[in-house]
Amino acid sequence: MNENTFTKPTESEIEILQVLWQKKQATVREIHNVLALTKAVGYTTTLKLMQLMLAKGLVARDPTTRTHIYTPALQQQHAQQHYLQKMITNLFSGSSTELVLQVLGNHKTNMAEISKIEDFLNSIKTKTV
Amino acid sequence: MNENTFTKPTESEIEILQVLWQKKQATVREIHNVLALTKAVGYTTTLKLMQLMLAKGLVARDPTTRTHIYTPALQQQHAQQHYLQKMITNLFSGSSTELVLQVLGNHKTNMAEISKIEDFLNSIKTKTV
DNA sequence: AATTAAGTACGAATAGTATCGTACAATTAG
DNA sequence: CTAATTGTACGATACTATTCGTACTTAATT
Repeated sequence: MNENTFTKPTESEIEILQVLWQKKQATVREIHNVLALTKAVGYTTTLKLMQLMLAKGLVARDPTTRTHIYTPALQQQHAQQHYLQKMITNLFSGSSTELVLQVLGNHKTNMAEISKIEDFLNSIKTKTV
Repeated sequence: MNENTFTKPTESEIEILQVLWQKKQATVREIHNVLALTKAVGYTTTLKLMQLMLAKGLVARDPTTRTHIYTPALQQQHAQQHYLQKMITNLFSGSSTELVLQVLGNHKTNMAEISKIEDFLNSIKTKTV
């Protein structure tokens, strides 16, 4: 009930949330169609998962129309922070810098993106100083 | 059997691997003692998990001594890459830069660490050019 | 030598997650 | 108006992960 009580989404649930975060809102059918692009899954499976997510408070829905419209009830940023923290602790021995270096090393980062990161680092510097 | 065939560790298994990565090698008892610091779990539970991990090829062990000595059979970096990739895809809409900015924004990063990251960015730049 | 302690092996119970069939309701097409 | 289509609800099942009790073995203690 409490929004602060973070109910950890499962992996399947995150896939669904991912679609909702992008579309802002969607029907079961729309979400199912997206999921079906990358994996074989039945429509009622997606439906059931979303009903469970509703019970957990991970999504909300408008049931006034026949075809219910779902919206995410968990902010993407909250989920990001939760899993990042867990990842840093369990996989990077607690070092967020190690994680950053690993990401930068494994992904092609273009000039514009590098600049963004540099700008951000500079803004941290001035704050710290 | 093949080292390239990445058997995805479960969450509990990652906790165990985390200890092994740090200690390089450890007995079941040693690992159990570390886990017991943060959660209530029986000794045979840890033992069983590690036996399953052995079967999956996630750890190796020297059974010549009575008290078996376990070593990680999965490189920390491989696990890091796998989960980072998944996280970028599912939680950051595919943007590794977004992830980096989020991490930097949520964790206090000191001067030395900022410098490390800047150095790395510079090394990328020269490569790209 | 007998008892206790510390270890491995492993079956089985439990819990958590995902999957789907079937029933039923409402809307749409003919 | 009747069929077919599209939707929700939800029980049952399968699958995966976790947990631990019990049996057995070996080493250490007395």
